[in-house]
Parts: sequence; structure tokens; C-alpha cells
Amino acid sequence: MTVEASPLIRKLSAFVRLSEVELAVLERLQQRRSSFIAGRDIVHQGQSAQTAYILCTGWVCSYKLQPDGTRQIVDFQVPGDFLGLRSVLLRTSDHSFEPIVDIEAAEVPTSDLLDAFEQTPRLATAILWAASRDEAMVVEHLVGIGQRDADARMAHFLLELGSRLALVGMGTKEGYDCPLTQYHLADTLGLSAVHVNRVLRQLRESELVTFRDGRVTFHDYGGLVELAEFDPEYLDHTGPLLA
Amino acid sequence: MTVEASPLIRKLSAFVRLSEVELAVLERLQQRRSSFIAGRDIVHQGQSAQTAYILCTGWVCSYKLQPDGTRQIVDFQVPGDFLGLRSVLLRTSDHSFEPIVDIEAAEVPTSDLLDAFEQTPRLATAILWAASRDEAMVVEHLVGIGQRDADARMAHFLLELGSRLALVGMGTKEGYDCPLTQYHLADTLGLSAVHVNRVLRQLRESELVTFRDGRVTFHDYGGLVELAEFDPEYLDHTGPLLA
DNA sequence: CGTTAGTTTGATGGTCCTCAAGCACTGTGG
DNA sequence: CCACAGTGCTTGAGGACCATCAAACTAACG
Repeated sequence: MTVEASPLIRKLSAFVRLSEVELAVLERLQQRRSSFIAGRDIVHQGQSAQTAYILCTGWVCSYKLQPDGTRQIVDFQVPGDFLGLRSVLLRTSDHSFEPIVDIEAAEVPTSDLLDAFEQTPRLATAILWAASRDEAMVVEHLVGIGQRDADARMAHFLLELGSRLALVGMGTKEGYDCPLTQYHLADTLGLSAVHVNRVLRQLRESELVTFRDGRVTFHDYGGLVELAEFDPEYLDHTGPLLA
Repeated sequence: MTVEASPLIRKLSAFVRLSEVELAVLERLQQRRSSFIAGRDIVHQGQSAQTAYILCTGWVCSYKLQPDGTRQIVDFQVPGDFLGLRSVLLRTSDHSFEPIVDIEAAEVPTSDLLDAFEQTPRLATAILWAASRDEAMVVEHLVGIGQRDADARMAHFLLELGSRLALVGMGTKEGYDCPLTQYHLADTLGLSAVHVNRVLRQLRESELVTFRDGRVTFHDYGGLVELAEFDPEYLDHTGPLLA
């Protein structure tokens, strides 16, 4: 691992020991940088994409718009995550991507990605495994919205986000920086922005967690885990069991 | 296509023209049949699976249990669908599977599947593409629970199920046979069973759809589509764009 | 210094849950 | 043949949770 490893390398290294060759391939994939500004969608719903992206800095959310104007945020991408990986591999574009803040991402043309997969199959497995982990999080998100009440939903979401960020060194059990607005939380959790505010106040006054000024601070990590019935197991797999 | 094509072949044929060789490979994958009885889980949560299944007859649901005892049904499998495909390919077992009725499924050892993928890459793409389509449905399910009210949620679910069944010749715009109980609907839609019952009555009295005696009957398909804001596009792709 | 985006709080009401009870149907064993 | 339990469906009453409407407040920004 170089002194300043990219977030993607950090994330994958948490699961599998990467060889020099694989590290080089990963570095090469992230050559072609581009920037996007906050609030302007990257890929519009229905638009077919020819390139995927690797998020380097900043946050993105993927969401679906409803005919009635409401939106549901499906997932967030943090540094080290892929954008549009499935769209590219299977040519099914599904949702839209909105940068939460100004971001930098590496453009990865489909052909480069496929070449990399062919050269280093172990890397391919690692990347697909990470993608599969993201999908497990979508399922967990579904469970949360379907079964948990607002408090537990919020607690679970903040904990899960913390776990993801910890993987790339951007968070600890103490807390993490978080550029989301309460509107983002509302669209994510299927709540109104007003109620999000009340839930946050409730959690703050219970001395569990504070969400304020772009920072999430855990005051009682264990208590929050209990409230959320948070099971970090589904994120804590030992890795993709590479051959 | 033979006189009595398997549901899987029917489904894939809707998207891509299969060669004789590919048909033969598909037939061979479905040799080793086994049966499971209604209500007894096939794979338990956390248990690592070495074989996937192709569902031949009957219905299955995949769900996650919460520590507090509630459960969220994530998805249903109908004939022609894979069970545990992702678990096998990436060794991440996630949720449990419960047969809704007595079922028959073809056991597919991982090695056979990988062999088949190697022999007929086009087939691999088709199968993975179908799996990706299933995941798009999970996302749509998430959107439904997050953003739609109970009536629209139910309407959308019944329509989506109809579309899936139509693909394997088990449903039309008139309706379809459906062995689910109202409890299944409740666990799927994140509603109480009592409320499910009221919603169904409401839809029946509005002359939109009837759910009764194991049969879903559409009375006003267009009206239902409008109520649900059902967009069949995400299921109506033209196929995996095979090379 | 007005505008805009985001946060905060109050009041009111609707959707949906919970508790409770009754009904229909099926299979089982006396 | 009938009592009985089990499963699933149906309906009512009361209340919790969360949405909606409304308004004030803060901070950032041109």
C-alpha cells in the first residue's frame, strides 16, 4: 500500500491482500479524473451509460424519482465506491446519481474495466464482491423502511454509514463528517423532513447521537446499536474468499 | 423451443433467441430435481450454500428476520427464477427462503453452473441479466415502501407480480393464480395483516382488483396502473443486448 | 441587505397499528 | 358424526405515529 492509497484500494485491502500487479491495475483505472458539482445529476434516469466511475472524493446519492415528484434515495456512495457498475456491465441503467457535494471521480470506460477484469480475475472477484455487499445494504435498507420505526431507522442508518466510512478511514466509533441535509435523510428513510428533525432531537436529547453542523457524533455507541438492533455482521464478512 | 419448455427457458427466450446448444445446456442444468414442502425453510440465514436452485414449480419467498421477531419479505421467486444465485457466485449468503407451497426445484451445483457459464458465455450473460432485473425489482420494492401509501403499494405489488408471471405464461391482464396469504402481503409491504385486509376490500369495492381464494382478478387494469403509478418499463427491457 | 437553503418548533389530522372478537373452512381424533 | 384445534379472513374501536400546514429562525452568499 502506498503512502497515500486511494479509497478504493483501502477498501479492497480490508478484505483481500492485493498484489503489486493488482495495485498497479487499480491505480491505472483511476487515471482519468473528472469533477462534478453538487446538485447536478451525473447520469439521468433512463440514459444509457458507457462509462462507470470510481468515486474519489465527496459523496453521491443514487435515487429514483416518482411520477408524483417525491423521491426515494436508494443508496449513498462514499469515496472508494463505484458509480454505475451494474449499468455498465449489464447495460441496464436504473437510477439517477446526484453529487451531495462537489466531487472528484475517476472515469472508467467499459473496455478498460473489462480488460482489467481479464488481466486480474482476483481483482474482478474482489470488486464484484464489494458490489454485492452494496446490494446487501440495499436489502437491509428495505428491511429498515419496512419494519423499523423512525427512531430505529435513523439510528440504523447513521450506524451503517459510520461502518462504511470506517472502511475507508473516514470515520470511527466517535463519529464522522457528514455533508447530508435533513432533507437527504428524509428522502432516504421515507420520512418527512419535519419528522426527521424531531427524531434527531429525540436522539440528541437521549444522549445517543448528535447530527449537527455536518458532523455525526456518537455519544453512546452501544446504546445506539441496541436501539437500532444493528447487526454489523452483514458488513463484516471476512472477504470474497478468493481462490 | 420444445413443446413443454421449462419456465426458465420460457423466461430467457422472451429476451434472447437461444441456440440449440444453449437450450441443451439449460436442460442439463435442470436434471437433478428435488422437492421441498411448504413452510419449511430451504436455506437458513447465515448458512453457507454450495448449490443454487432453479425453481420449477411453486412459489418461494426470500425474507429477513428481525431480532424483534418481525420479518420483511424481500422478494418472491416464481417458476423460472433462481434461488441463491448470488450466494453461490460470491459466497455471501444473505436471506432465508421459505416455500409458499410445496415446490419442485432443480439443484445446480456451483461447479456445473460455472462450467455452463464457460461453455456458453451468452447464456451466462442472459442469466446474470435476469438476476440483475430481479435486483431492480428489489429497488422498486424499496421505493414502494418508502414513498407509496398502502393502496398504491398493494396495487403496484399485484401488478408487478402479474408482469413476472406473464413472462412464464402463468398470468395475463385478466389475472393470475396466487397462493399467497394476506400475512405474506403484510410482511412484504410493511403493513399489518389487518390493514392489508382493509386495503384489499377497498380495492375490491373500487372495482379495481380482487384478491380472493388464491386468485388475483384484475377488473380495471388501466385504473390500477394509474393508482399504482406503475411503470412497466423497468421490466420491459428488450434484453441483455447480447453480443 | 434581501434571498435562499436549511433547521426548528407548534398545531392539527390522517393513515395505519394494536387489541379484540367473530366467522369460515379444513383436518384430526374421539 | 361431531367436537376441536388450527389457519386464514373479516370487522370494530381506540390510539400511536407520522404527515401536513404554517411560521420563525439562522447562516451563507451575492
